Amino acid sequence: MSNTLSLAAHTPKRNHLLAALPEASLQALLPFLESVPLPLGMVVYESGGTQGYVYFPTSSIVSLLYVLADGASAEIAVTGNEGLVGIALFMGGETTPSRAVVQSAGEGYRLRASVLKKQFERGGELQHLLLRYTQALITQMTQTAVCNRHHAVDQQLCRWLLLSLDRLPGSELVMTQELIANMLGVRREGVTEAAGKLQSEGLIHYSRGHISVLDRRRLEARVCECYAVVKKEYDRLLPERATLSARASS
Amino acid sequence: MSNTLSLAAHTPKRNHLLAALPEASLQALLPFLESVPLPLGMVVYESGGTQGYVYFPTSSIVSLLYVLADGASAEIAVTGNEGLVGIALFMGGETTPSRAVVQSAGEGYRLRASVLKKQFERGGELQHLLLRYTQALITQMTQTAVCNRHHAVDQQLCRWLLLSLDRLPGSELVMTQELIANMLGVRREGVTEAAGKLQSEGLIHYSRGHISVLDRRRLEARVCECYAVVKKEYDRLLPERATLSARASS
DNA sequence: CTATCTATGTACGCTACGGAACCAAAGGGG
DNA sequence: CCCCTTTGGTTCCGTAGCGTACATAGATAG
Repeated sequence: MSNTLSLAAHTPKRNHLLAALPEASLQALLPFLESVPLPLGMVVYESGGTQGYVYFPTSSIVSLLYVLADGASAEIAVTGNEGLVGIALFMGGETTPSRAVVQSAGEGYRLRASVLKKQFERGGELQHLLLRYTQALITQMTQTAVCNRHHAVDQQLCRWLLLSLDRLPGSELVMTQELIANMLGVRREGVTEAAGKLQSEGLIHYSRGHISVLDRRRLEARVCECYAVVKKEYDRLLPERATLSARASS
Repeated sequence: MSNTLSLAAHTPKRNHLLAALPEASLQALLPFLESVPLPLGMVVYESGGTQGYVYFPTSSIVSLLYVLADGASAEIAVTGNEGLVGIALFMGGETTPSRAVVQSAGEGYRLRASVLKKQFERGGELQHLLLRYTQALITQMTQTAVCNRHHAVDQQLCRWLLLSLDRLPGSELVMTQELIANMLGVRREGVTEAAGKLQSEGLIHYSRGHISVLDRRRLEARVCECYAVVKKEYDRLLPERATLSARASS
């Protein structure tokens, strides 16, 4: 199999977690990895539901969100090609009280729960990698909690844009303000206002469901500290990912 | 060794995680468990610091909190005799960007990081238990994020009181409103107002750093759904704990 | 090329909470 | 027993974000 990462070809190695596996571990999983499309809005897991597969996004983004009894919702974390959806499987709980929804359409791979569990139980590098990933995810979740408590909507929007951007190629997001509002757990009008500010400052441009980041630098200057904390933890815990990203963008 | 859990004696089994271990695993750890006092305000871990020990609280509560650059803070999760402080150790990250502070003075056991890591690497029930605990903790963190986003201070106070109460014997907390405000990440005045409401409704009584819960039922009726979600996950993932708690309160 | 839908803009009043300042009472140490 | 610290109560004002309602303008289908 080729080792070159063509941007066009859909290969498991486009998921950084899979790419970071030792060759032997990856070979053990390869026969069971199924390429799957992940269309916008697809509910990958329902809250409390049984999880038959874990998903490794390659060109898509999956949001973990919690939906309250009254219908209000809040994003807990976001997963893209740096990670996997379904940690509850190897953590031993099988399910979680949150929902996983495709937030940006694309591709991914899925793997039967039983296969991953078996490999995980063997310990070794695969287990270590998944646990480090889980810790990075935990950091994202906790930082979301802090950000929800203390930061204003426009800063949260910056954080959200940057986190999403880090998980996609290019600098455009296909995403309505309504959906962003659901993720951030705020009113759509709040997002409109915040996005309006960012646009008038020349940081982004948007129109009917398409958002382009024009000036990433200044976006990073405007975001709250939460973004950097999360990014730093991902880079620290999953150094392979940082290397891959650097390679991809060069 | 005796199987009776005297309330007076300080034994490792007063920590539910330790108590839930198979006898063989516990025996392997026992020689390394050191009883330690955990005084109010003690910083068990500093953000980003190296963690030489993991802590198993028995009669104390330890809060995980994140402190922002501007000094504002927010509690991420709370750990008592149902768990342990220091998951980053076996998750592989060694440290986390959050701080662990003793929120309610008491006792606990500590264990050298290296000892726990070695036992964890062996896999088996100890590993499964710790991972299930971690998943429960994750649920607490995510629910905190959601609660921060959507619920009013008085509901959050109810949640906080109940979570704390579940981790302590009796129905009294030694805790100033100022400290609670730090944990919830709100102003002290906000806590005063919320606590005032609860007191005038006859749910709690407080005076100068002592809070007694007078009517737990009604407190549970007044709390937001977040409390139940978290409690249910802990009971589901750590059934041993539920059994122990029931035994203790009978 | 029009009808319609969907995404976005705007405006108004309302409330919860933040910031700041200050007071009052409880309790502990000298 | 008294001062002083700690804890909690109260007030005033500013504002971010909510709920609601409604207006416009790209997109899309026919």
